[in-house]
Amino acid sequence: MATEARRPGRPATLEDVARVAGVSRATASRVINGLPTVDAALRRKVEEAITATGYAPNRAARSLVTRRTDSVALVVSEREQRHLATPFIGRMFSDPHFGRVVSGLLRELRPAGLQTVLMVADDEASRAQVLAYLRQGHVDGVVLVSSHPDDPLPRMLAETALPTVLAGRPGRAAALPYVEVDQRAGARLAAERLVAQGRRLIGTVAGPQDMPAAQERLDGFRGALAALGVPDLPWAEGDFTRAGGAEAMRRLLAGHPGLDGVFVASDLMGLGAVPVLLRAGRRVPQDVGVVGFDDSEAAEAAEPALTTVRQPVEDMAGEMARLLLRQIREPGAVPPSVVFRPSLVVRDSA
Amino acid sequence: MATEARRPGRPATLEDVARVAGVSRATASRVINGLPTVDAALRRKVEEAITATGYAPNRAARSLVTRRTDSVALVVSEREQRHLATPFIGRMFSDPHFGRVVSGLLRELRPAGLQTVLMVADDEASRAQVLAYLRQGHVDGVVLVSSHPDDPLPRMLAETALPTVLAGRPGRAAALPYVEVDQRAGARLAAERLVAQGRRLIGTVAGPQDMPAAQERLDGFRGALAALGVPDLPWAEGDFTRAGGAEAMRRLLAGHPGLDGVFVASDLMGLGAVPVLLRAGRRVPQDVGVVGFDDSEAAEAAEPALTTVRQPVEDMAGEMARLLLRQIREPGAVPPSVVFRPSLVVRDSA
DNA sequence: TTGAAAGCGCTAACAT
DNA sequence: ATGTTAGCGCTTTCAA
Repeated sequence: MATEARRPGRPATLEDVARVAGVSRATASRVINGLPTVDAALRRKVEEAITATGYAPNRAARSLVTRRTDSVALVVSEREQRHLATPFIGRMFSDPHFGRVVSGLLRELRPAGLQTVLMVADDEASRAQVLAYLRQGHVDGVVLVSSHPDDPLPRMLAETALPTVLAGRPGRAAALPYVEVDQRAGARLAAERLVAQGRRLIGTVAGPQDMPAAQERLDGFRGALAALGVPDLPWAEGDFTRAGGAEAMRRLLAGHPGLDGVFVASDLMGLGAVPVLLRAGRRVPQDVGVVGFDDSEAAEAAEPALTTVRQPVEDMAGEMARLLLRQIREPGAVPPSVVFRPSLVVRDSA
Repeated sequence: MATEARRPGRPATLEDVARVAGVSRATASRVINGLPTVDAALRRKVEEAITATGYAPNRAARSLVTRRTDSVALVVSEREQRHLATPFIGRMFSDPHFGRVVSGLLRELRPAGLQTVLMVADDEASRAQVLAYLRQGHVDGVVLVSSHPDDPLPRMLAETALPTVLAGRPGRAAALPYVEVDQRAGARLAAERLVAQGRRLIGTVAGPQDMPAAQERLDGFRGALAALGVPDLPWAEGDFTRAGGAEAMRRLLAGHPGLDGVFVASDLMGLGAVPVLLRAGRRVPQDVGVVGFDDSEAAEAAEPALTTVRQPVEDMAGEMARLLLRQIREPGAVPPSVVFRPSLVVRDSA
C-alpha cells in the first residue's frame, strides 16, 4: 500500500525518513535509537516514515561515527597441521561440538543485534592477520575457541583490552573470562557410577595431558576413586580422537586384562575404545562398564550407547555470549569466569 | 624501531599516513589501493609511512563511499523445528558436513580479503531479518546453505540481484548458480560396485523424496541397475539421520529378507542401517554388501567401514567461493552451475 | 524538545 | 602524476 517514498535503486536513508516524516535528520535519528526526548506525535510520524520507506540504518555510516560495529568475531584457533593429511582447516569445523557452540552463541548474539564474523587462525600469518583485524576495531568483541594449549592468542587478546571470552580455560593463564564445565566434578560422577556398580578394577583412557581439561578429568577421576576406596588407577593417554581412544584402550587392556570399569575422557574416544573391548571378548556393560564424557552424538551412536558425563554445551556457549555482551556494554568490566555443573546421562554402557 | 607517528589511543588514519609520507591523502589512497599511477619514489615513502604508523584502512569509512563491504554472508537456512527436541538451531551446525563446507569456503574467501558473516534463517521472522540485512547492502554476496526443499529463500535472493551461490540444487528452481555433485553418477558407481560383486537382490535406503538430491540418487541408482540387468529395486525412505536409516533398513529387510546388496543414500543412514543387518544375522559384506554416500566421517566410523561414494565437499565449497567472487567482480555475470564428479571409496562393507 | 551543522575516514571526480 | 574537494549516511554537540 505505502508507496516507497525514496530514490529508486538505493536503500532509503535517514534523510529520506526525515523528509517523509517532516522532521530533521536529528529527530529521526533519535527515534531510531530509542532516545526518550522525542515528542510522541513526532515519534509516530517517524515510525510511519520508516515503514513507508523500508528504512534500515546503514551500518557503515553508523559505525564510522559511533566506533561500534555491532559485530563480534568468532575466532577459531588451531595448531598448524601441514604434516597431517587433514584437508584444509583441520578438524575443528567438522567437530559437532563446535557446531553446538556456534548454535548456542548465535542464539544469544542474534537477538542482541550482533553479527558474527567467522575467522580462523591456524598459522603465524593468519594469526597476525586476525589480530590486526581485531585491533583495528572492526569488531566489538571476540569469542575465542582454541584447541591447543600453547596458543599465544589468549594472552595477545588480553593485551588488546578488546572484550573477549574464551571457550574453556586457556592452557597458559590469561586475564580473560572463560566458560567451562567443572571437569573434576564430571570425573567424580563417572567414578561414583562405576564404583556404585561394584567395579573395583578401574582404569581410564585420558585425554592429552598438555590440555588442562584433560589433566583435570584424569586428576579428578583419580581423586574421586581414592575417596571411594579405590586407590590405584591405571591409565593410558589418547588424543581425543576415535582412533586414539582405540589405541589407548588396547594399551590399557594389555597391561590390565582384569579391568571391569573404564572412564573414557571423551565420547569420541569411547567410540574407539568400546569395540576394542568387545573384540577382546569383554561384554559391555556386563564385564566392563564404560563411562564417557561430553554427551555428544558419539555417545548415542556407540554400541552399546554410552553412559556419559554431560556438558551443557549450548548453555555454556550462551553464557559466553552473555559475558561478552556485558563487557561490551560496560567497558572495563571483566566478569568472572563461569563454571558449569556436569550431569550424568545413564545409557547402556555402565 | 619505527616510532609510531600517530595520535595516541586511536588507530592511524589515512591522514596520518599522508602526513608522515609528505603527500596528499589521495596519493596515499592510491598506493593503498594499488593504483598504477603513482611515482615509484612516492610509493615507497607511503609504504614506509604505512609501516611506521601501523596503518590499516577503516572498513566502515571505505565501505561508506565504495558501497562495497568486503564481506559475504554465509546463510544457513533450516526449516523451523519447534516440535523437535533438537536443542536450538537444529542440526545443520552440528553436521560435520557443514563444517567441511565452511572450511572449503574460508580457504578461498580469506585470501580474497573477504570476511564471512554467519547468519541463520530458521523461521519466518529470522528469514525476514536476514533478507533485510542482505538487501541493505551489508554484504557483497551470499552463500546459501539450505536444508529444506521448499525453502523460499533461493528465489527471494534471486530477486535481489545480490551475488549468490547455492550449496546444492534448490528444491524450487531459481536463477542462481549452484554447486553440487553428480548424484546420478554417484548412484551409478554404487550400482556398478554391487553388481560387479555378483549381487542381484539389491535394495536401497533412499533419502527424503522431497529433496532433489535424494530423488536423483534413487532414480540414478534404479536406472543404473536396470542398465546392468537388474530391473527390480525395492526401497525404503529414510530421513538422512542415523535412526532413520536404521528404521528404513528394518522395513526393507522385513519385506525382502533375501537382499544381498544395499545402497544407502548417506553414510549417516548407513551408520544406522549396518547394525540392523548385523543384528538380523547378516554378515557385512559376505552376506550383504553395503555402499554409502558422502564419504563422511561416519563412513570410517562404521563397523565395518563403509565403502562409499565420495563427494569432494571442500573442493565444492571452494568452487562456490570462486563462483561468488566472479559475480562480485563482474556485476551482472551469472556463472553457470558446477557439477562435480563423485568417486568410489572402497572400504570393507562392499 | 527540536534543528543546524560538524565531522567520522575514506574514495573518486575533477583540476592541475 | 598529484592535489583539492565533495560527499558517502550517520550521530552528536551546540543553539535555539
